[in-house]
Amino acid sequence: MNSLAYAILGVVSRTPVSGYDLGKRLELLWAANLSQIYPILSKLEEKELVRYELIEQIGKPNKKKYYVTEKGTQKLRTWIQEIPAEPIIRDEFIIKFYSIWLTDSEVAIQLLNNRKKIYLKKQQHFSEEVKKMEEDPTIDPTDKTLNHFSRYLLLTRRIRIFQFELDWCDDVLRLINQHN
Amino acid sequence: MNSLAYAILGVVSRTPVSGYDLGKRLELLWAANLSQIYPILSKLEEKELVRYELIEQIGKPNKKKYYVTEKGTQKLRTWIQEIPAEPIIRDEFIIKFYSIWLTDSEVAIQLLNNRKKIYLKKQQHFSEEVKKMEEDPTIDPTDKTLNHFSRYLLLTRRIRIFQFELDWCDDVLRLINQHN
DNA sequence: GCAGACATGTAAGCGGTTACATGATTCC
DNA sequence: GGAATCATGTAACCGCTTACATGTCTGC
Repeated sequence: MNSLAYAILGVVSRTPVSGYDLGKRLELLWAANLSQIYPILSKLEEKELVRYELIEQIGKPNKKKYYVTEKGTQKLRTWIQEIPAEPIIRDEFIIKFYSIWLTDSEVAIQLLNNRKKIYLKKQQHFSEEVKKMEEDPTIDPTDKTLNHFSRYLLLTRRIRIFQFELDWCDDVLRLINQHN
Repeated sequence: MNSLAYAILGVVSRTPVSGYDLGKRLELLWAANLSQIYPILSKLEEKELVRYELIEQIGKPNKKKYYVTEKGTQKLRTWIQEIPAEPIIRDEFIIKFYSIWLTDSEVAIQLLNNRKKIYLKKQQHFSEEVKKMEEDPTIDPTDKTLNHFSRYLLLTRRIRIFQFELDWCDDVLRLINQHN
């Protein structure tokens, strides 16, 4: 049982999904490839932490709709109470930025502008997700007892992180362009 | 040549270091274990991107002091100009927080307080590093042409990130403690 | 006609973690 | 007496990425 297995349990606990669906829903929690997700789903099923229902579709390939079992929710519940591993960030940009003194300022400016472009796009994507939640009359993101609450907080958190990154890039660009 | 190899080149380009030293200096760029660093140093040496000098010590084990070669700096310089891979964050806390609705609010509060404690400690550590730079009369972190510039910006960036995390935890704790 | 979404999987290989091995000195 | 620091490495294993395999429908 690794982190990804628990992330999968967390998603499946909210609503039954296919492995393919999981690939998208995990985006907010723990980025993973489908080639990683499918074997883990099989193992979770073996351990009876999830079970699936075969959905036959026309015009589309058949799919497996996964549900959590009571055993699965229980396992997740106890795991949450353990102290989490420390976060790890793998950001190539940081390595490149660290060594910009070896190049001229144009390279730094390009690096920063490229990063801004990426974070702007990501921010837009997550803003749309938030909008969907806010416009859905069946969802109240402020109700602390429901699962929407934490998802809403993580979505808005992401947008804030992206804003942080955009602001930082602007700050550094201003410093670089300053003539002194 | 993976990201870590370039991170190592980036550190060695600033000042000659031992593999053991690298373990600490990489903290700001790309966290790595010594068991990963030593084999990469050997490969970089084989490729003539770095070379080393044996330093015999008394009372301490002997060490290898690594230097970049011209070939190494050149390799790093060209790599910086390529578009960096997108950042990856692996944060177990996020998975746990996502599923707090399965538990009671005390678990969430514990999770957030634990996170605050960790980030406070990290912030203190990096604040000390910044202080060292600011108090060193031989270092001018505002000089854009020198390598201190980018290191200073990455250090202060880190402190800002930790402050962001601390603020976010406080925001969520306030929401949870609100009686409505 | 071709890219992309939908859908599930396997296999090879790379990157990173943990454990093992060795050994002196310093600090509590 | 034990933990931490300094110092270099190897080996096993786990996690993740990339490539491969297969097939239909939709939209450009």
